[in-house]
Amino acid sequence: MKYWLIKSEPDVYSWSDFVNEGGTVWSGVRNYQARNNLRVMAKGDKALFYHSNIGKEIVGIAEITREAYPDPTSDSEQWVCVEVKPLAPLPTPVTLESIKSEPRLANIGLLKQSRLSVVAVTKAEFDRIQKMGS
DNA sequence: GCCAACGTTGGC
DNA sequence: GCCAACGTTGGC
Repeated sequence: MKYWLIKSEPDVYSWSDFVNEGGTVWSGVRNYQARNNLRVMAKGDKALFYHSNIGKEIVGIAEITREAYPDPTSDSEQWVCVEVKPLAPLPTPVTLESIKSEPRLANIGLLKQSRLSVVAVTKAEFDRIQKMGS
């Protein structure tokens, strides 16, 4: 199983929107690196759900429910989307600040490639954040 | 609102 | 193929 972190601006699409809908199509990604990440996602992979700009914290855990297929919001064949559903909220959201101050998370993709909206995390990083958020 | 980081575009 | 200009993201 692989682990990911996906970003959303909560004033556009928040964790509570996600929970209310029971899942969503993760479309609109127009960055090659993020696209490549979407392509290698497998059903059952888990993803940390991060609120960018507002909140700047990881608020929950999502699961990939459908693997990459052509993004219906794009005319081009090159872009893909996946489908995800909410798995569980983090009882205590893990803030960017607390991630930065945790030495074991110093190499997390969120910090290393801060502009990438779909980024891989290691199992250790995933477990660490889940623990910090419990 | 500003700006750093970084990706993309287009002229040469 | 290089690089300057420009656009976007996201933290502050």
